[in-house]
Amino acid sequence: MKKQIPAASIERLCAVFHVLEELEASGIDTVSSIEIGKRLGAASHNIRKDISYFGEIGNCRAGYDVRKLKNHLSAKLGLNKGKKACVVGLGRLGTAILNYGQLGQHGFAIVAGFDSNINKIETINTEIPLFPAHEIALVVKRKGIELAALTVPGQATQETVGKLIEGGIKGIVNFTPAVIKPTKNVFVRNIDLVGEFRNLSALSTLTI
Amino acid sequence: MKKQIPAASIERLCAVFHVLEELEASGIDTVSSIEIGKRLGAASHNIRKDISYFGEIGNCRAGYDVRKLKNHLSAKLGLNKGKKACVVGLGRLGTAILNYGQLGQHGFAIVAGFDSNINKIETINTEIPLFPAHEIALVVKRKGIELAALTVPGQATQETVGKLIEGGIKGIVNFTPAVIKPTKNVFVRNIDLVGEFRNLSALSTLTI
DNA sequence: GACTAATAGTGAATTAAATCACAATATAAC
DNA sequence: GTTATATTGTGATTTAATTCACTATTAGTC
Repeated sequence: MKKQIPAASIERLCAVFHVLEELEASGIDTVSSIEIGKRLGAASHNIRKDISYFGEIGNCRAGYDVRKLKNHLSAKLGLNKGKKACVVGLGRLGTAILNYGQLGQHGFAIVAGFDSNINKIETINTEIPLFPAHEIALVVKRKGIELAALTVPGQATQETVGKLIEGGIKGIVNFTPAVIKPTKNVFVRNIDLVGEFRNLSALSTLTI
Repeated sequence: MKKQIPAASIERLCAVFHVLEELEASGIDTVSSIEIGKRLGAASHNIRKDISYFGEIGNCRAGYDVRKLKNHLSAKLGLNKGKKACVVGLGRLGTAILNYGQLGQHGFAIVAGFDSNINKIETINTEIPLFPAHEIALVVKRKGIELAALTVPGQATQETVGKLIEGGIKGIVNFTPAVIKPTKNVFVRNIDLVGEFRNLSALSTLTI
């Protein structure tokens, strides 16, 4: 069996990738693990070890070649080919995500929006094709959509997730307060705004 | 020195608190660590150990009294008294958060919004008082705002964080792609939408 | 009131992650 | 070419987190 890369490392490597994009954009050619660590708030050992899970790529004296490392990581992490995404639930947050240009610019093309309210589908002004919620499975399958941002009201979460899975979704960014448990083939990132505030509140309370 | 509670436990305990709220709302009086674990996708041992960091509170045969445990956690985690919050950056995402009722309903009253564009401050239709960005430190201090949601463009992040810290902010939920490093007195939760998509993408790529 | 079953709490063991320390190596300077 | 130096890659170590295994306790039952 292949050596398993720690989940924490995968998370950091995605952040490293982001740093490399910035470095490339500002015309910097090489970078050391120390510099990456500084920008990420992580230890340089950590960065080196993470990168080394994918084999040797650095240069012992000059550090890493920004473009080379970026391509290397992007291939290994599957970030080199674009992925199609959709937004489910077109409330304020949903429409904000629908129109968030950064996603498209980084290879995550939003190719569909869904809402159970037909009225919304007809009135929201966007280039992105919108569909009623009952067509989720159909459209996801037909368009080959792999990722979804879920911004429906809490009580609609379970049912909606079912439809997405039926359509063959690979990953869900869940903004509802309901916890979605990852299944074997579907990965989930739960982002609960209230939960984030609670966390900060708890951290600051516990360290007084 | 007080026994340090692991950060992972604090995070889980905030989620437990959320589960307890739901249980209370649906009129359930008692709950076992097994049931909480199921709802959270965590192991029951884990839940028990987390809760026990704050002392004994459960009942060996009947599990936990929902209301009692909720009050217990809320006191320990500092969730019992409301905290004031603000939104910095009133783009689509910012205004969505500004109007996200759940925060207020859970004790995080949004008492101010900020944007560097005066035009926006005058045209956005909301009950919440809005201020120009140069007044951040002043208003945060005057109103006693403890938490902030940061939704400014990436390049404005550092400067804005400086103003928030100057005002005495305690915690920041950072939605910009820029990484904010936590300092001694200011806690940070970084939420990068593109990063979340990347993560899902990487996870699904690495497990094929 | 004794018995049974369920469940909390917790020290010990295990596993995973982060950190350290240093050998290996490539570049640049001279 | 040789030397000095910065930096990677990694085995070993330490630390943190999770899981296990068991005891103690309590509520309900007969």
